[in-house]
Amino acid sequence: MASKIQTLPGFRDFPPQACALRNYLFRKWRAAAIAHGFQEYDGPVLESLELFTEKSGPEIVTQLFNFEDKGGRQVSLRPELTPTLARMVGANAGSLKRPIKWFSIGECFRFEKQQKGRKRSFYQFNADILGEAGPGADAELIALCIQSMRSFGLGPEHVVLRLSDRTLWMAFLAALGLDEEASIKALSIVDKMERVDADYTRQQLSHILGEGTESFLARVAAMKAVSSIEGLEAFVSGLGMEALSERMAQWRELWGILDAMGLAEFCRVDLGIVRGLAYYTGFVFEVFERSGEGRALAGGGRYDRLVEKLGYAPLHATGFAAGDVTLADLLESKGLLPSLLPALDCYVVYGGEAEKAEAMRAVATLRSLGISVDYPVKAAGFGKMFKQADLSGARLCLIFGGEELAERRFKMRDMASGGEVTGPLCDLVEGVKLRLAHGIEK
RNA sequence: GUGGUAGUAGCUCAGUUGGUUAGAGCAUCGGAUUGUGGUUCCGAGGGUCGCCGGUUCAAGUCCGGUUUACCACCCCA
Repeated sequence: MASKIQTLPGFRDFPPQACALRNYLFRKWRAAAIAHGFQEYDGPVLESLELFTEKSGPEIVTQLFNFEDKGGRQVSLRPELTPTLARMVGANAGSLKRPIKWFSIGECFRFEKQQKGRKRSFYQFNADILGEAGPGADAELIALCIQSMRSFGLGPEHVVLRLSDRTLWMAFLAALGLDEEASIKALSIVDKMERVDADYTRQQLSHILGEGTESFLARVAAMKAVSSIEGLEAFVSGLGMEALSERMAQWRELWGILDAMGLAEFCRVDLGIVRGLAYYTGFVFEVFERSGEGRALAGGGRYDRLVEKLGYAPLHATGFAAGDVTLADLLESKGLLPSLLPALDCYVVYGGEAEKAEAMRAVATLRSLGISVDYPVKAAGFGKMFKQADLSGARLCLIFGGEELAERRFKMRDMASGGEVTGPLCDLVEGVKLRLAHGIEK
């Protein structure tokens, strides 16, 4: 006997319950995106390896599901959707009406060790706005991100969107005399500060900043202490940097839109958010559980240089992605998952062969109208069939017995109330529709 | 890639200092039940005790390895 083969590490089967949950997430994501005026697109799961190394550098390969195909091409399963999007939009940018608001829901793959909230195969909800440089686009994207959370029943008591700004950081670091490369290095150290000990951080920073390390750390501490738009205004004006006043106007515009939409209570200014990506250029954000536990539920930001980097004409862009794994974990832990298996409309029970033939005619008719119907494939006694009707979860039970058919009538039972009605067979369809809508009183 | 913990039925678990043929609850299936469901009662199926090796008269139990999962690092597009 062959040994039992399990799913590969980090991959999942989706039996009906899990599949229903997955579809529920997809349904809500899709509905939120469409409600915000985004259009759905899709791309190939397998891409040229170069598409990803071009964006993220050669070191990304260690985390990819890559291989050589039979034609000798270096290929990889996609680890994210953005490069595909950038290609698709970049190639057609000239003919697309702007702003370009696109979203996709797709399976992505990363060759990493799995742990809580992280698998090797997962689904991402990805939404992007391209072709618009102003903060209105960032606001619109953040609005969708928050609304997509909200549509699952998550409120500001559950989740928080931490909003930061790479533009501010880069201006701040440039004012200290750091070039772009050094700035990015410094940012990555700042990003890790919370997780490593202070001495290590000091040591790393001193390579870049030398004497300025201590004053830099003090500044960073002040920056990270900022948690509101007012606090940010105060901090920036305290720096006395003329160049930043324009940026603050954009912050005010962004915040004003979110506030008007009633979403500000979900948001917190938090310059501690940096995001690892080298290519983010402006507003960046991550959504976390309010308690701070767990991995990011979603993350995104502006990436105005990526499309150009992939060889197309420059195009402003901002986007975010949310994963199914952390979201499902959170909804589960908060008891926010509804019952997901679709309820059957009707279950049909029947007597002998003649009754079965009549029943099958009704089954086919109802099904052709989109009413979900099931029946015992194997004949059994009425008692048994009713038990199956009950287990099926159907709302109505249609009874095709000898007594009914002798009078050319049908009988229908409301499985919840136990009420029953009968009617002439020719009125079956109307009767079912009526009773599905209103039930039958006992 | 590095550590920690764990692995007994579909699920949750019990299994004594190593000692007959490895158990329970839930779930599944069958029957009581050929005109009325959720309760009840009876019964059945389902196990290479993760895998390989070692110690022993004897291993689910002890030892070594391995694998998988979970958790924490690294990383996080």
